[in-house]
Amino acid sequence: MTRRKPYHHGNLRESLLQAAISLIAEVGPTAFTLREVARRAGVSHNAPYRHFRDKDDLIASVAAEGYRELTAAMGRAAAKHPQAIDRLKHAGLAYIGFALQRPEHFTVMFDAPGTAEHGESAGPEAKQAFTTLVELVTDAQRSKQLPAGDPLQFALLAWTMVHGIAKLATTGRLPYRTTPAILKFASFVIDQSLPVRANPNTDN
Amino acid sequence: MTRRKPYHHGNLRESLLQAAISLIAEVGPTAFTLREVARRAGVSHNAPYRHFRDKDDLIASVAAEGYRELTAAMGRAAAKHPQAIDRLKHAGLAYIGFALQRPEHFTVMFDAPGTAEHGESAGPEAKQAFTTLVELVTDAQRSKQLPAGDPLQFALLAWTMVHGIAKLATTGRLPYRTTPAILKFASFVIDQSLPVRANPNTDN
DNA sequence: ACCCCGATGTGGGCAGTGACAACATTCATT
DNA sequence: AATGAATGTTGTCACTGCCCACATCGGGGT
Repeated sequence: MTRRKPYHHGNLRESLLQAAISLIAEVGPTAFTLREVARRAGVSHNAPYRHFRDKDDLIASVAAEGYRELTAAMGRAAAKHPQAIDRLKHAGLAYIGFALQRPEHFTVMFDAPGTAEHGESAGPEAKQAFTTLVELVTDAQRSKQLPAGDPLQFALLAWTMVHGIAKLATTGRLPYRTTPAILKFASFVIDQSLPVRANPNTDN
Repeated sequence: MTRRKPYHHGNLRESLLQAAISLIAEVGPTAFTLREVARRAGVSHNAPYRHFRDKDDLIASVAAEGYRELTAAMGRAAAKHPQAIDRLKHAGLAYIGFALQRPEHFTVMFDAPGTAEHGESAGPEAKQAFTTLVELVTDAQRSKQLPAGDPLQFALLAWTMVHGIAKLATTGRLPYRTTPAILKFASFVIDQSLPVRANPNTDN
């Protein structure tokens, strides 16, 4: 017989993260409650403190998980295309796709109280995601598919662009309701803003 | 002699909004507390309920105030330029400028729990701000300074762009620290994305 | 085999919160 | 002057985040 109530949960940390995500999905990141998370994981209201310093630490962990997934998603999308400029573009689309598929993570990553905010303390996961983006930009520049110039600036341009779309989309402010519709709009925006090289180099 | 403790505050609603804004500025929109707001306004913890249905209603009012200011700021910026395309561009810069000067309002307008979120219930103030933007776009199209096409789509393009910059800037994720530096970057982004009309019409 | 100690989970408690209800004070209208 | 709607106050409740002391478990050294 399985012990009905094993004193030790066995995998509480993961269960808590899982419960936190579904709770956020239901009530939003602000109405989100640490005690309710514990309840859903079937433990006492104090058990979470054995795995997370406090409430902010829990959500920060959710955010970190999100950054890791985001980085992976962008990498996967980029890997599907040979042309550097396409790799960049589709990484951007993957950014938006991630926001749409994991809105709880996305919200927490950029609007949570414990998450970065003031200063650059965004944690290594966040930096990693941004680094991925910068590399895609420099690659595109190297292959002359993007004009020369400060790669950081272009990376920021790309980032602000997809972030704006993702943010407005996940908060339901865009007049498009389905993921494909939003991605189509995103494509339009990206193509529109991609420097359509006034001097289309012939050496590519 | 001035009555030391007038039972009626006289202008509580305004004072509460004011107190709310400075509280948000100090502790952020999540740590923000209704009772503390009441304390700062010098009234009991229940007085606010005579002016706002609940906590969310208070922050929604702050957001509405923000939208009104935003609309005004964009209008002022546009008014300074004769060329439609410049009017659009500077309205965009004003959007970002507003976010930088009134970060509390801006945060609350787009990240608050009561604020729109699901659905289009963003309130008339929000719609008004967006309408202003759409008008600037159609004007630019009429004067051939922007290619023809769905004005809504171009308006959304412009919006997502400046919103992305504003959002990342106000959460301290851009490597620029001063307002001028951020606006300069914004200018770069806007110019970069503005369709540099492949066929520069001569009839303007 | 034993014990013991660190890791993990529990129950109780505290100050602070949002919201409700009843009560007090004020002001404008008649 | 009186009265009723606005406005502000005190009291209360369930709930929250986090602290404390205590209970239970499990693995390593003797």
